[in-house]
Parts: sequence; C-alpha cells; structure tokens
Amino acid sequence: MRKAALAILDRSRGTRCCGPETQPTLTYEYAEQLSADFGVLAHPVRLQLLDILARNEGQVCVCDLEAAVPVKQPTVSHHLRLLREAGLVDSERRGLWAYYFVKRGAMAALRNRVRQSLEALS
Amino acid sequence: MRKAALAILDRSRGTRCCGPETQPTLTYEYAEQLSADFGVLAHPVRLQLLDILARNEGQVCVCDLEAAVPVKQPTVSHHLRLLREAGLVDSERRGLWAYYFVKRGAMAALRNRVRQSLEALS
DNA sequence: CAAATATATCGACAGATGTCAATGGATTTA
DNA sequence: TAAATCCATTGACATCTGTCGATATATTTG
Repeated sequence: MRKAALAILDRSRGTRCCGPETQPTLTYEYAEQLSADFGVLAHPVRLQLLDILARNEGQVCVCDLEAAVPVKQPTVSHHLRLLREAGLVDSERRGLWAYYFVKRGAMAALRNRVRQSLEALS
Repeated sequence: MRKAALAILDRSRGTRCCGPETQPTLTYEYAEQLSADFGVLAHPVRLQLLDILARNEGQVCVCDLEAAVPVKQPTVSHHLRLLREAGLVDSERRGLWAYYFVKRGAMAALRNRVRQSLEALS
C-alpha cells in the first residue's frame, strides 16, 4: 500500500488529512438558487403574509394585510415586493385597492424544489 | 343590513376597507420558529456543507469541508457553528481532527415542519 | 520540550436586510 | 376641483450576516 492511500484511510495518527474524495453533489450555483428559495421564506412577516394570502383566494388588499401583521404599511409593501420579485405572489389593482394573491404554480414549484433538496440532505 | 357589514363586502366603490375577517393562522411566534428553520438553510455554503455531511456518514473533518466550499477556514467554522446551534449537525473530536455529522433525527423533524408549512401555504 | 497541525474564537469590516416617517402618485368621493 | 384614501417609493438608520486575518487552544510528533 502506498503512502498516499494510507494517509486517506488513517486519520487517527499524525498523518496528513484531507483526501480529495469529499465533493459536494450540489454545485455552488444550484446551492445559491436553493438558498434564495429558503431566504424568501426566512422571515416571520413574509410567512404570515403568505399564510393569509393562501387562505383567501384573491380578495386580500394591502390594508387587510397591514392589519394582520405587526409592522407598518411601508414594511408590508416591502415584504410584498420581495414576495412578488420571487414570483410567489402577484397583485391586481381594482379601484383604490391592490389585491394580492398567491401564485399557486410557483408555490408548488418551490415546494417541490425544497422537498427534493431536503430529502437529499437527510 | 347594517352599514358596517356592507363595508366589508363592497370594496369596488369608495367604502372603507379592512374588515376584521382576515387573520393569520400562523401565530407570530410559530412564524418566527419556522423562519429560523428556513434561515439556517438560506445560505449556499451551509447547504453544501449539509450535502457533504449527509452523504458521508461520520467521517468528515473540517479540512475536508474547507476543501469543498469556496470560503476560508474561519468561515467554515462559523457556518458549522450555526448548523450545530440549530441542532442539525454535531461533531466529535478524534485526535487532532473534528469529525462532523448530520443529526438525522433533527433533519427529519425540520423536513416535516417545512413540508407541513409549505403545504399550508400552497 | 519544540515544532507542526487542526480547529475555534476574536475583532474588524463591508454589505445585506428590516424598519419606519415622509412623500408622491393614483383614484374616488364630495 | 378639493379632500380623502390606498399603496408604492424614497431616504435614513440600526441591526444582522458573512467574511477573513490574526490569534489562541489543543493535540500529536520529533
């Protein structure tokens, strides 16, 4: 047995460590996409907003949302923008109000990406 | 029909909006817990670390991990600490090296919380 | 014991993120 | 048209997060 092979196997003594065999399956690029998915969900206010929108099909205006979460109106708008930029919600203006709704397809796609990745990590 | 009830139903004209009917199912406290779950996963390096650990049962030292992700050793230690504090990984010292491993039970529990919440949001 | 190695921690820094008051644009009502 | 209302945007600010060089600690080897 050559010395290099020994070094990989025997780490309990003073041999060198760090063989080349440990490589990630996830490319950094895909890990970035995934972490963006998780990032959108990583705020309590955004989760509450999504929760409300998911249970009220297309009839929720911003002032309803503002009344339901513990932040002021500009902050609600800010989080709604993040959700919209992530493709998870969209809005429709009717008269004075803006009605927000969940994009079910996008949420389902995200749910699948998340499920698949978490299965791989368990 | 009283005026207040009308105001809730008719939002296409200049009536006041924001009836009391839109409440989140998620308490803010649970939304915070959930967003912490998502937050741990919201970084590409942590996802890559978890990926490597999940596919190498108990034999991965920090220098292996350092070689696999595009950040320096203190940053790897930092992310490993976050994962450990979240309960998702743990480590065991053997000699000079620290071997990290995924805590499968904790990962499964997180996966269930995430799955359940995403189903509710879709 | 001295040197070498692996890992953790500290301290500094930059950039990202969350929050809100103030403001502006759009629309409706009086 | 003037006033009122909803919502988005801006700008300022504080805090959080990620990163790394430097250093400390622990262990092993010579």
